[in-house]
Amino acid sequence: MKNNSYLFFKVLSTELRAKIIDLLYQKPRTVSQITKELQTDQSKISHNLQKLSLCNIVNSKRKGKTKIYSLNKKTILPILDLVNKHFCTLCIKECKAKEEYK
Amino acid sequence: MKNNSYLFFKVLSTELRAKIIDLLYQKPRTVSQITKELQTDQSKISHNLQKLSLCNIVNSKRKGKTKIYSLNKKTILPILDLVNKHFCTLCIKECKAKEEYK
DNA sequence: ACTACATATGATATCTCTTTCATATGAAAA
DNA sequence: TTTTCATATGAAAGAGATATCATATGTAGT
Repeated sequence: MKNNSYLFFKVLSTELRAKIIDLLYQKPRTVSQITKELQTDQSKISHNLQKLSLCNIVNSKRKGKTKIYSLNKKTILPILDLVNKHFCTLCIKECKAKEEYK
Repeated sequence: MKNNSYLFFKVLSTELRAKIIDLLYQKPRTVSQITKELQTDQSKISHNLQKLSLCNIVNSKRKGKTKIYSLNKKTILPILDLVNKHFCTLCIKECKAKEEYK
């Protein structure tokens, strides 16, 4: 695995950030929109957006008082597609099954 | 992001497991071979192999006293290729740069 | 310049994952 | 069937990440 790509995976590895990515996949949103839709608090969202941002998974631009975050689709979509369409259905089913069985 | 695919990323998200994957990418290996090559202890390797195994990232078969682990290439290679060849070089460079700058 | 709203940031508490240590299980050989 | 080597596993310790809370910064309107 190339040098530090595990860092990239780490950023993709929490439920909250997955949910944020899902929202931004639909359309760009402001911090407060995301906060409201995920029914959590603003600071948490900002912290997590920053991590996504550091790995270029999301982009942002100011618009007045707000800041609009969008998914860097060119970067992230191929990998999500691959994971979602191909092995992951199978793979995670297994995962879950085994975990539940535990 | 599909249901629980973030769990899959989580398993790929540590340096040690990345190193294990690298070794198994070259060729299948026993637990003690991996342990020796990574100069760490056996229990740690076993624990981590188990996680990789739960997500079908690696397979294993007994051979006498030993157990040979191999990379489930069909499952994992496409995603690694994608990450390594395309955006990740760029992406992680950025990551690192920003982290170091901090 | 002051106020209000939106977002970011730093410090610490909390939580989760990984490592460690001791021990158990499994397999082969004597 | 006992001994030895290889691997697995459970519990507790340790490390690392995330959430929370308080506060700072940024922007616009007045």
